[in-house]
Amino acid sequence: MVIKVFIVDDHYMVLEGIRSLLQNEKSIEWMGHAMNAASCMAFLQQQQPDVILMDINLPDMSGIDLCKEVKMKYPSIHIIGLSSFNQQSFIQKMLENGATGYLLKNATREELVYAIETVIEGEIFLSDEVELTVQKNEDSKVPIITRREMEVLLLIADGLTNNEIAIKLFISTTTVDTHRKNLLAKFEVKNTASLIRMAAQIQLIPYIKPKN
Amino acid sequence: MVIKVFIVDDHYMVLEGIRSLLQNEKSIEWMGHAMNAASCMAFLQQQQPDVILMDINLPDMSGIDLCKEVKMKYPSIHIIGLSSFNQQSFIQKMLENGATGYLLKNATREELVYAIETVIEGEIFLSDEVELTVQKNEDSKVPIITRREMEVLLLIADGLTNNEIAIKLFISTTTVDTHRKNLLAKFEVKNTASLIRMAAQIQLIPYIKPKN
DNA sequence: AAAAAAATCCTGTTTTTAGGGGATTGTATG
DNA sequence: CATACAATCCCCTAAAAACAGGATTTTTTT
Repeated sequence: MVIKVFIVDDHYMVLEGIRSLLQNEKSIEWMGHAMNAASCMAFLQQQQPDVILMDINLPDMSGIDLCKEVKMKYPSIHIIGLSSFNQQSFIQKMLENGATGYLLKNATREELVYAIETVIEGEIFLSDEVELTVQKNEDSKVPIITRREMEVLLLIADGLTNNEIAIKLFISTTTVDTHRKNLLAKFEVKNTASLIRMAAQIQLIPYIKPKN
Repeated sequence: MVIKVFIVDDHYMVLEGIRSLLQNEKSIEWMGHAMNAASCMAFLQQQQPDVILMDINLPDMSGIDLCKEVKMKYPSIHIIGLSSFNQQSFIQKMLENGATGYLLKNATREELVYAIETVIEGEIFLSDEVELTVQKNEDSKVPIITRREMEVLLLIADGLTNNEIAIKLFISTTTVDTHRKNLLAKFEVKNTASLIRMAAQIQLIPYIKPKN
């Protein structure tokens, strides 16, 4: 039985690399690729692969969200997250959204092939490095914050004061203050600086250009 | 004349992709690759390529620093920065350190070949997207901060108060406050939240695990 | 329907930052 | 050798955030 594989990644070099690595694998069939979430979904309407290798950074949507969407519509497809970042936050979210594998971009051909074969068996594949990260941080999960707390966090990151945030959200300043306190507690930090640093590092805060 | 090219990148998939893309180019010779800064320097002691494609994220040293080092010892080698990030801060630092090209990992074969040919001519190559970024932000350079300001910035990011920083650096609290004010001014922001966000995003603040 | 979680609001106090002014001493660099 | 820049220090005021300890009302989830 040949395993049909589809790749979603917006980097030509990586696409080309994976194709080259899988070229001589007789048990694996390269079905094609997509360079963004939209064309991935379009492709899936026509045909379904057994395994999708999915980059977590895509131009139109995060691979994390795309993973959820694909799994919702096509639960039988196995998804392997693909990233250069060995970060707890990414790995965790990807697995929560239905991925059963997580591969770093420095994976060797052997790892790549083994990963595909493993998820097809219904098992979970994490590369060694990734596994280490997950184990090490097993009890230090990414904080679970509510929708409202997220809104407040983003506005804090934008440099707004509690008062300004209150006006923007049509709530009282004291409410904003409460959300802020809860954020500090959940992140286990004691001031805004640490809060924003952590949030930025686990990619909770979207990138904005320095100024233009 | 054949152009000798060497690649420094720690991702197999990217290495393999570039090799595959350059395979049929008769005018380009693949000399080999290194997966970290140390083995790159070791290789250069034996032989020198005409062009190095250099990832800016390496395990042992940043490509930005490696670029400087290579250019110092081997000024005639042309260096093209390689990254998935189209970020002013990276591009700027890479060019400051002697690179004459900057390529995104979503570059096509044509772009890749053209980039190599361009830098060999002694000209600067930036992919279109990158060029746009540079132009757009031409006046909003990455702030130039002093050594001491950097120290203070990192301690602020670590969650220390002015007072705690003062004790740690054996200086007065008012001095720390002055540095802090200067940081806010240089980043053109009005509070710590924005400061840390910007600093984290232009990679001034090193990544630390959420906690372990 | 009950319990849990989220969102809202309050009153205080203390600590820390931000904003406005300075000023002095080195150390580079033109 | 002047002058720019970095690093150090000071005062004062106002604003904002952190800390403590509540409470009520919606939503969700069980």
